[in-house]
Amino acid sequence: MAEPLDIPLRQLEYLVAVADHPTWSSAATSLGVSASALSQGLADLERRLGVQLFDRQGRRRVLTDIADPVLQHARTVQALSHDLGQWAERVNTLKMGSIRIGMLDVGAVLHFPEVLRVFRSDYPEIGFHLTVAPSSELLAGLRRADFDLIVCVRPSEIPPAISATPLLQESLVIVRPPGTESRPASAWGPWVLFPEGSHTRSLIERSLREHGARPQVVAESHQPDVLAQMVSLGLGWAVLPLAQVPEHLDVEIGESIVTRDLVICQREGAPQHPGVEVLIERLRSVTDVG
Amino acid sequence: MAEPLDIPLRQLEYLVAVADHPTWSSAATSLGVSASALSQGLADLERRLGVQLFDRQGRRRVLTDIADPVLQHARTVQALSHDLGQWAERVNTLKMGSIRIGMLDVGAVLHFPEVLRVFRSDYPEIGFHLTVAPSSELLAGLRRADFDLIVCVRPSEIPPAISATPLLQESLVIVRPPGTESRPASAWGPWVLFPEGSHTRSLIERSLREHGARPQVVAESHQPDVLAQMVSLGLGWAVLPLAQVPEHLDVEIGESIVTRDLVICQREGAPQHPGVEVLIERLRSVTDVG
DNA sequence: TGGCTTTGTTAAGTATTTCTTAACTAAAAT
DNA sequence: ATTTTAGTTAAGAAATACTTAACAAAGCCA
Repeated sequence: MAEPLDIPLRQLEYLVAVADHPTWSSAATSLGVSASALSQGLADLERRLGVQLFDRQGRRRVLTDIADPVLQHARTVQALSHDLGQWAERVNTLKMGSIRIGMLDVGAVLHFPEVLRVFRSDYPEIGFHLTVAPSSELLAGLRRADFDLIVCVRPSEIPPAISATPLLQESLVIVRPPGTESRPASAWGPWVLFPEGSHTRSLIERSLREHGARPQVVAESHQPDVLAQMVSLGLGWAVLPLAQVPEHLDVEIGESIVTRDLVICQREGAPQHPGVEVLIERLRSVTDVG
Repeated sequence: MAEPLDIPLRQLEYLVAVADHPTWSSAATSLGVSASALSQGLADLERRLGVQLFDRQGRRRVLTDIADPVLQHARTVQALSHDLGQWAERVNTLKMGSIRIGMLDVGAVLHFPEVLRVFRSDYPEIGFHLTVAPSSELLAGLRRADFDLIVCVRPSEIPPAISATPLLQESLVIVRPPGTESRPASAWGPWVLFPEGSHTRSLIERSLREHGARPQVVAESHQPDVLAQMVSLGLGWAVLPLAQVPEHLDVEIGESIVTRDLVICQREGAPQHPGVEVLIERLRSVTDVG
């Protein structure tokens, strides 16, 4: 029988801080405590768990592989605490607080601009902050409680304590430089794609490989319009949502080779801003109609 | 900017304890602390959140409605902490620990007895404990970290920090006393059903109402075989999974009027016993085949 | 009504935990 | 070799959380 195992929240914060900072000293100052406190706290955490969380590399300390579940736990608990704090603040000030939304570019400019605009005018007293960024950044931010809600591409692995509900499917088409003819997949490319690490990028690469194309990449950008521009300049081929290829641009549209799912992600098990539910409802109603 | 809001884990434990005990004193003794400590701790919690968590009813104190999100948060964090403790214990003892499974009766005796038996013989070194209980109890237990994994009827509301993945569908048929003829729904019954509060019961009641039957209930039991027995004795009609009506029993089988989903539920965002994943895999493979 | 018990709070002191400062070790940098 | 940087250890100070004890007030039982 392991008794409760009471780990101070503070020590979990320490762990997250050292994971997010290059050095323990900087982590300590970012927390506003002495390096000594940090050291002692983490030593104590290690002792309590009885698991080796840190290795030495020279005089630097790094997290062991086995520490990862603990780090995940720490992040989860920290995000939950943050949400509770927000909830409390909302409840006792009776002000509506604010909600922070993260969206993929297509979400903000293509699918849901009207929803966002109407929501703001319907609930002007709710503070509102929209961040547009790539899916991976959004997910990390959601996990850190930087956002209350995000719309992103469905990740292959959903992070712990995050829920994802489907919103819509997008198909991505091949975009070729002007004057290019259809040809066998082995002669496709070279490519201008989303950057390495982007989730859509890996979807595209997998699909290209399945079609027998060698994905030789000559340029990268997170911005679809930039990619389309490069294609029209003859720099290479792209794979983009059709709606994100500017109409006036001189390019050839090819076949659709990938579909990606846009999803709504939230933190699970946390008290929510009531406005978030309303917004989700509205986002989903858009895709029911379309 | 609300800064971190550091709430001691202990105070969350206090909150859960008073929610689960009739009186604060009994909660205090169950925690092994003085009533004074509990009182001070909860007063401090209330002060920190700035939200009124307790009302007075005579000399008794009761949770306010608004306290519920805090209670949910507390339960979530407590379950996560427990899981971390289990994980740590597994890691440093290198023993496989044990996994605690909860299942609905049909799961344990009808759909998955073979999976459970083979799993035990494949992994004899993993401690194994199976509890058979109604869905609502299983869900509450899962939330309290009494179980690592449960198989139950899909609840209408999934509790916070719990994930549910579908496993199979069961259809429930009307079971009539011997010699009863088919008749209009308004003349159905009276009924012997699962107890009030059971999730399957509410599914059944809803369906009966939709069919135009008045659900007059004359007997209740959690045990399907008991219900079937009562039907054969002419006490009333039942609605049961066909497979749970003993074959030798003298009853009439009617139409299927309800389907219920069996799901696997787990706590989200917690370090897991590796055996749990294996077991889930096997449970799902059974239903793929069947 | 008047005691008596039970429930919960408050006060004061004690114990525990967690911080800070300061002295120290060891790896990198100059 | 000297200095700088990263992290640890030691000792005392500060903050937290607990205990006991005294208290208030609601329910109980004549």
